[in-house]
Amino acid sequence: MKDEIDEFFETYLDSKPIFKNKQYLQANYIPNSILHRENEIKQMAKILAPALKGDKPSNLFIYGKTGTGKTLSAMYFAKKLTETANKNKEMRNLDFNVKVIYLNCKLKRIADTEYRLVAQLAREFGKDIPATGLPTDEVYKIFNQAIDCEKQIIILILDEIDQLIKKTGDEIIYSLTRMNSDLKKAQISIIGISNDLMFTDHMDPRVKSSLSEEELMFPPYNAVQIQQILRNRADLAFVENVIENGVIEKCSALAAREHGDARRALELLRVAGELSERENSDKLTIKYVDEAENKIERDRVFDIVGTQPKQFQAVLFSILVSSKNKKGYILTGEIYSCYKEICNNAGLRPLTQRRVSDILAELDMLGIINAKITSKGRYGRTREISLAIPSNTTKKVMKTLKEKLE
DNA sequence: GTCAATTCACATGAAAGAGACCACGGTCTAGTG
DNA sequence: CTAGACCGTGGTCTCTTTCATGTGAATTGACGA
Repeated sequence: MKDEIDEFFETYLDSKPIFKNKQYLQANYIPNSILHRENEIKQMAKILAPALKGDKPSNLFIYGKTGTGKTLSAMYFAKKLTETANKNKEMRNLDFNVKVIYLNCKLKRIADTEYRLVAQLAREFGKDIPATGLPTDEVYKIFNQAIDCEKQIIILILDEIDQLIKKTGDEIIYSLTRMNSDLKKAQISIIGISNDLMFTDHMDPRVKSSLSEEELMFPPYNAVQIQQILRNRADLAFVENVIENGVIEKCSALAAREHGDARRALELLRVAGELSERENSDKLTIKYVDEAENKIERDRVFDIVGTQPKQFQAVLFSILVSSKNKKGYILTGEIYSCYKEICNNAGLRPLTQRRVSDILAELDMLGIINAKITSKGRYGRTREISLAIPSNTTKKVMKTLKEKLE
C-alpha cells in the first residue's frame, strides 16, 4: 500500500509538467488584450468616456450569448478606465473620482435581491451592512450618504442582470437611476449585462428605456476565432509542444457547436489538461478532450444535485424512476404521482402540484431535463419531459439520491 | 363537411404565510465601586 | 452605576400553499350544403 503511494508520488514528481501556468485558463483571468472584441471595447469606450471628464455617461445595456466575452470585456474595460482616471486625476489635478463596481447578480447571497445588491454596494464604500434585519430603504439611505460625500462618477456593472430582474422585479433599476436626482455630488451609471435579450420585454418601458440608453451586442465567436483565442491562452498556460495536433481544433469545434461559447472551450482545454496531468501523461491528446467533456457535464449535474434542497432531489429522483419505467416522454401528472409515492416511502411531506410544476420548470432551466409544453387537445396541456443527461450519469445520480432520501 | 363551443390537464400568476435569520431599542439583572 | 442578558417588534429571505386565471388543440355537436 505504502509502496504504491510512494511510487505514485515519485512518478508524479518525475513526470514532466504539462502546465506552465494554469491561471491563464481560468475563467476569471483578464488578458492584456482581448482578441476579436476590439470593436466592442472601442464602442464601450466611446459611450463611457464622459466619465473621465466628470460627466455622467449614458447607461449601457450589453447583451450576447454566454461565452461571447461580455464579462471579460467589461472587466477589462473597467480596469483600463480606472487606471486612466487615476492617472488623469494626478496629472491634471482633477477633483473627482471614477469608481467602477462590478457585481454579478447571479451570485447567491451576494447580489441576488434588491436588499443584498444595495447592501453590497454600500459595503464597497466601506459601510458595514448586516446581512438582514434592516429595511431596504434604510440601506438605500446609507448607500446614498456613503457616495454623496465627494464628487465622483460611479459606474455600476451588473452582470447577469436578467436573473436579478426576473427574480425581484425592475424597481431596482428604477430606484438606482432615480438616485441620481437625489445625489448632489456623485452620479451613477449602470452597465447591465445579460445573455437573455428577451427579458427586457417584460420590463416597465420607462425602466427599459433608461437602462438601454445605449446598447451593445456581442456576436458569438466563430470556430476560427475560438481557435485563435485558445491558441493564445494555451501558449501561456501549457509547456511547449505538449498539446497534440487537433486538440485545440477539437475543443473549439465542440464549443462552436454551441453558439461559439469561448468559456466552454477554455474550460474543456483546462479540464483536459488536468486529466492528463493526473494520469502523468506528458502529452495532451484528443482522448482527454472527450473525457473532459464528460467530466464537465458530470460535475455540473452532481453540483446541482448536491446543492439543491431536498424536495428538488425528490422530484428529480421521481423523474429518474419514471423515466426508467417508461421510454419516451413523461408527463407532469405521472411524475407527480410517482413523486407522492416516493415521499410516502421516505417520510417526506409531499408538495403541491403547483410547486412541483415550478420545480420542473427550474430543472429544465438548469438543463437537467428537457421539458416542452404541449397541448394534447382534449387530453389537456402538460409538459413532455425527458432527461437531458447521459445515462451513465443518471445511474450514479440515482444511486446518490437513493441514499440521500432514505 | 364546417365551424364554434367545450373540455381536459395542467401551466402560470399573484398573494400571502411559515419559519429562519437578524437589527434595533427598551427593560431587567447582576456585578462593581 | 453600568455592562450584559433578555425580550418584543419589525425587517428580509426562502420555500411553500392557496386561490384564480390562462391555454391550445382534440373532441363534440349544431348547423347547413
